[in-house]
Amino acid sequence: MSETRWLSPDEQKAWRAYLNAHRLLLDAVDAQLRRDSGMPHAYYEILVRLSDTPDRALRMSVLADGLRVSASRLSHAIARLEERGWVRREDCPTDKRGQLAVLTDEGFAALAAAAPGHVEAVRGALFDALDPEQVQWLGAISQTLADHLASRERRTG
Amino acid sequence: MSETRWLSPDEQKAWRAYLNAHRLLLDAVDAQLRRDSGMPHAYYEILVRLSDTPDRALRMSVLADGLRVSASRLSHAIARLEERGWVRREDCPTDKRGQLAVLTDEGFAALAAAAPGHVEAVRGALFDALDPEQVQWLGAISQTLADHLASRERRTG
DNA sequence: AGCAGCTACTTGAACGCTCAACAAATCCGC
DNA sequence: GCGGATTTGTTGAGCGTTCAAGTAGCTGCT
Repeated sequence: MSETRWLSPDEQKAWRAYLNAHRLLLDAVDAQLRRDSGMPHAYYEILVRLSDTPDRALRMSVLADGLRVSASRLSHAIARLEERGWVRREDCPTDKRGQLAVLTDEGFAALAAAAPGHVEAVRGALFDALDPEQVQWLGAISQTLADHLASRERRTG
Repeated sequence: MSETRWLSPDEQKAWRAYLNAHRLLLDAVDAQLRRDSGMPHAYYEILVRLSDTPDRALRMSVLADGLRVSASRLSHAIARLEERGWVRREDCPTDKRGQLAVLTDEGFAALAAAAPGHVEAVRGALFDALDPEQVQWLGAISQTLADHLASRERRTG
């Protein structure tokens, strides 16, 4: 049992500021989407991924990996999106276990309608507050972090 | 109706990386606390705030403000913490509408037991991946952002 | 003093996420 | 190919958050 390596005052301050900033940011973005487009941010992200794909279809597992989201969460989410007619499931032709999530025209239209407001919200909440150098650093730090955490996750299962 | 100011490629990349990093980080921290201490991160934060206060008691509204959390969310959370015996409610002596959330000895003990594992998790997930310069920038950016978003929230209600 | 409007907090329903358990198909070693 | 381990995806229960509505107490205006 080794001694705990407590956070230094600077680290504590950074961590607290991070938690505050991120809660406010994500809440603001999520609230805007819910209010103006009736969908949580998580669903918006799913629609974006699908719309960015050539045939607007992805396997559940690929989608889950790309969004860093659990299979269960995605499955529930796709079920909701299906109820709204924004996504439809299809059997995967090459693997009978697999399912494809396919963006419908209605889903694409919903995304197109939501996008401008969402982008404005992100800009207003995040990019308007930061200068280009800060954006640069935020991007680099996030990428470092995402890589670190993803590799860690693979190691520990 | 003005033209949407879409995100530049750099901004898009930063935003995506940010979302990935943030989700992985918070999920990792939350999962560790749930697994090892049976509490979600949100509850841990409440206990920390209370334990940092001279008499381990705060008014609901002060606590909610400090944690950037809605009154409703806090009220439900305190109800759960009360069931576990970690927090107790008291009437506010100066304002009959008010309630104090008071950290019990059991709550303090639960926090003390959870802290080392949590700190290790934060260190392993975040600070081990970043060099001191990055930590510096992350802290500064987060602070800028938190101030920006908090002032925005006050303006718009 | 009285009353309108605000603040502080709670409640319940709807919804999304987590976790564990499950079914089905594929993979891999023999 | 046979059979166990792994992969893929779903399901349901339990929990936390949100949102809208509601209660109670305070504040300020007249």
